[in-house]
Amino acid sequence: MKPTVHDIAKSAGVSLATVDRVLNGRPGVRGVTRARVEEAIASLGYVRDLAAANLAKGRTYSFVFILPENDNSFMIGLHEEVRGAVARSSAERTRIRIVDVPPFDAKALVAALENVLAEKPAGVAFVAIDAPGVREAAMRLREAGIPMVTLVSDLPDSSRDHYAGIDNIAAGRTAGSLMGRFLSGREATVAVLAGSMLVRDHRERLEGFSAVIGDHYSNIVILPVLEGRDDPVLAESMVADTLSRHPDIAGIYSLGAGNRGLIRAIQKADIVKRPVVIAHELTNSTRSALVGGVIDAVLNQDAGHEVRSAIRVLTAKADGLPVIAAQERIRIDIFLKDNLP
Amino acid sequence: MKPTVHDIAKSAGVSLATVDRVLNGRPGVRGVTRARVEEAIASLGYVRDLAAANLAKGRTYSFVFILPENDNSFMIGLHEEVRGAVARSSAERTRIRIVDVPPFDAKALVAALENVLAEKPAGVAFVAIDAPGVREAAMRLREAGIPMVTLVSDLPDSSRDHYAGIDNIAAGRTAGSLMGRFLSGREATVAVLAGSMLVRDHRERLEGFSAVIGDHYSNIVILPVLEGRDDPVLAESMVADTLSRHPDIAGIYSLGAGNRGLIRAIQKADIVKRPVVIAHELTNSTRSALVGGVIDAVLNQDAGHEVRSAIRVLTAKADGLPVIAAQERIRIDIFLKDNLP
DNA sequence: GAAATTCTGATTTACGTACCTCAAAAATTG
DNA sequence: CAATTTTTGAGGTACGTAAATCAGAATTTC
Repeated sequence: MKPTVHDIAKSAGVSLATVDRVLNGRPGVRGVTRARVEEAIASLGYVRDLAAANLAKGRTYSFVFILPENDNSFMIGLHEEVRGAVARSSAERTRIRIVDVPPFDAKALVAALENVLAEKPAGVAFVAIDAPGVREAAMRLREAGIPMVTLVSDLPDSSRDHYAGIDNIAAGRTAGSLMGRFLSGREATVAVLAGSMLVRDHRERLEGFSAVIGDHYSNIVILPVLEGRDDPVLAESMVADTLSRHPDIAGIYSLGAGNRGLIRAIQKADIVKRPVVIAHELTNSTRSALVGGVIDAVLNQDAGHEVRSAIRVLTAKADGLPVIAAQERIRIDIFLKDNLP
Repeated sequence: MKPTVHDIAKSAGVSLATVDRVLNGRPGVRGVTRARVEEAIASLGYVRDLAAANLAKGRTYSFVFILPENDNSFMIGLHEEVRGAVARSSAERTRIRIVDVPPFDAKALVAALENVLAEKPAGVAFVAIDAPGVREAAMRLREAGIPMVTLVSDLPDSSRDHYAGIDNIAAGRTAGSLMGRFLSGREATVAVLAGSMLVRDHRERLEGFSAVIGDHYSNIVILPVLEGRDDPVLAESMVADTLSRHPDIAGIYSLGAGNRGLIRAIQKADIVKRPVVIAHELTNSTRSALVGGVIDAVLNQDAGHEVRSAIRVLTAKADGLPVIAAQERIRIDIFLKDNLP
């Protein structure tokens, strides 16, 4: 039978109240007594029953998720996942509130963080923007003792407790390797379509991609990056234009959103041989393009996993518990049409 | 504030006892009264506090994991993950017992299942062997109302509640696609190294691999399958032999275990151009071969995820709760050296 | 050695649910 | 309408922990 506080009290020869004082770090216990209790805890292998403890505390964790109200499929999917978690939250002693902020707007994010600070939740998750103001706001949350997790986009060297997202440099390298292998040896020109080089994720993906191509695939020439602002219409025209001017393009790496435009441009283009296309994020459009043979590989981060992981980590931090590192590592998924979920 | 049973009793104008009878399906409630209580439950949005309920029931879930005492890295890793879960289990009101059985031995598995049946645990997870006796034993467990999850290897068309593992046909197809792409168009001979064609997983992987190669890569010829019994020593000699007899081999698909032998054979072989190698399961040896360039891609199933998923599903089934399907789907991970965890 | 201070014990209530008993009320049956 | 059965109410105890009060004991201080 699992030992309880009563067993510890008996074993240590003290009262329940003293055990409670030791367990919860309350004052009023002599060093020797505290040691005796701790000894009993260790020897009996006592572990606090968290469910009972939370029940007694009447505790409900209130978490805030700050999400950009972006209209690309990935962010919409992320919203969806958080809403799913909200729906389940009542069964899990958690209360999750979603705060929407305008995308790519550091000031708005800082304001949202300040608001959150005022309401003192048990934890905050947010899609970071890499700006000094945001870092400072994060520092203030940290000082207030509020656990913080960055979601999808990180805030490196900051006071966040955890990052629930992928390593974007590694993702870019993976794309580079796949592109190199798929083009195997032939002289080739490759185009890169990004959202904006101002966004850290996109910069990092390009960095990884370029590094691998430069180091291992000298047969490949990368054209200047196209910045499509994650906008399908703009992306379509830019890709169409590039394809008409470089009919020899053998590969396209789309490292941002707006893939609907990319797909349309390729389908409409008057080209002999389809280029190898590698894109990010598994959405309805990239999925059907993958199945239809327009896209060759999709790199993906599992938004559902990211959201659930963020909640698990925040809960653990709020309880001062350890996390299972392997469970919280967000994979860079590679999807071919054969291993689609 | 979250509504409790008391709120429901008040709202429905009945006593706590009646609410309890309705909630737990106990007899002695008139239809109209039952309806009134259910109405109150729905309108207040009551959800039973599972933590409190389990506390009151004094419930601890006891699960049994039946694992083959195989000595390949994957199975050792699986054992490890289950032991990790055992270590955490005291904090989660679960008690997990591991039962070891000889590998590839249907009779031993059946005996183990019978033993388990006798002790009536709250759930069972086992690495299935596709044999009629096993299916019948599973049926008896089902009739006893014991939730069942197959782990890593499935028992299709059986009475299991859930399969925590990958789709091996899809995995084979994925390997086939990668092989086809990596060899891009050239005439090529490819060898396949399996453990045993008697094992369902291996048959399915080969089936998927062959199908893709046959349908899309007519330039590739697949040599007769080498059955290395998942034994590094045997695998090494078989691969070495094949490499010396077919110096033109352009690719090797290793769909079973025993990759240490494969790697050694390739490293020692006197060949001009390294073949493209695709293997299964990320272990220490496949990982370093991937980094070292001996293996080009590793398909992996995350054993930790499988174990945690099995436990979540068993717990949910024991409570009669729904599972989050997306969370319990085991991915076919593709690892290149660039996206290694 | 008395007074003040610090520790410790005993006991109680609470959290939300499960499960039990016993009595009272209501409905059904003859 | 009486007897019987079914339904309902009231109340309690338990699960393991948190948190509080208050009295008594031990220790320290003067």
